[in-house]
Amino acid sequence: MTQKDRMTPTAHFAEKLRLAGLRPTRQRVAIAALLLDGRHRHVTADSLTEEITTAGLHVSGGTVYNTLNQFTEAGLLRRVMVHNDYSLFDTNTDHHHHFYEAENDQLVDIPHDDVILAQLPTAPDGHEIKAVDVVIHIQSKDS
Amino acid sequence: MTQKDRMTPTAHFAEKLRLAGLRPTRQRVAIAALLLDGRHRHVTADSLTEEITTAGLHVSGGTVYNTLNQFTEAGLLRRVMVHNDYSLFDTNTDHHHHFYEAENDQLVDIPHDDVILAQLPTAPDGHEIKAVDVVIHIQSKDS
DNA sequence: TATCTAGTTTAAAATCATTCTAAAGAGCCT
DNA sequence: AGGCTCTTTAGAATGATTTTAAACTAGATA
Repeated sequence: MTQKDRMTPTAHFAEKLRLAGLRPTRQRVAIAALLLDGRHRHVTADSLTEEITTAGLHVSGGTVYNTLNQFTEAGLLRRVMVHNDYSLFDTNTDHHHHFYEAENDQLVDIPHDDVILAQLPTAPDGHEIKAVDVVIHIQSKDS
Repeated sequence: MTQKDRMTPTAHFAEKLRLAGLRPTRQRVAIAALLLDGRHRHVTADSLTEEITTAGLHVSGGTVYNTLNQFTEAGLLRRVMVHNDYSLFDTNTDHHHHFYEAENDQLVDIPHDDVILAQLPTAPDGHEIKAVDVVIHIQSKDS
């Protein structure tokens, strides 16, 4: 039986936040409980706010944005860039890529191994590669 | 001597727009002359407006945005997604990828052959791949 | 060449996601 | 408990982009 098993869910997420360097406030713990439970999905500030409301809670708009940004900076979430309309966050921070269907604004994960980069360029002088993002844009065959 | 050589620059770009299905208005021809001359670079609505002003011309803000969107839809420009702050357009529509340094909001082209995708996943049922975008995020080694 | 009409451009207002602000509140250390 | 700093809050501010309704124009037709 691990330490984790003995903790209340709240203590578990509070610990996770502390390890990430974030003070476990009531709001951050609540959002962590929703987003960092291991389910892989994509959220927006808006969809997260809905989830919070559905859970019978309230977190101000500014805090939702701040938290999403802080979680991302701490490596607990990943920002996905597919359009300029609003920010998308991925609860799966493992190395993987995405299919994106603009028509329905639909984002789908691509399993890790399904895209293989055989050869990467060397970064410009004095720089190093931090991340490689691959987005495969798709469309219905009959469009 | 090709047809192109006999045309005035204006006629040349007007023709290019017609071929793309766009009516060659004064404003679109002026913007085409600035962006579609073969130089490879990245522009924003703002930087383009500056160029237009420097050229001694004036095009309203709305039209700059409309034109950028229409050119992109017509395949004369390519939109590059690296952040959500404002839209970036690439005058190079050939297949190639990008380095992006967030620290200085610096975008650099990667030569076509320097990224090789050995294996692509098959698109979800009923869909086909329209484009593959690769963005390699880099940072200064001492950050 | 004059006329017509759908497609364009315009300046200004509207939109909308996101950030900022200043004041009130809450972790957490002693 | 006291205190210091970091957070949260509601609301205002920001800023890129889109929309609006009216004035204009490319290009076809007579």
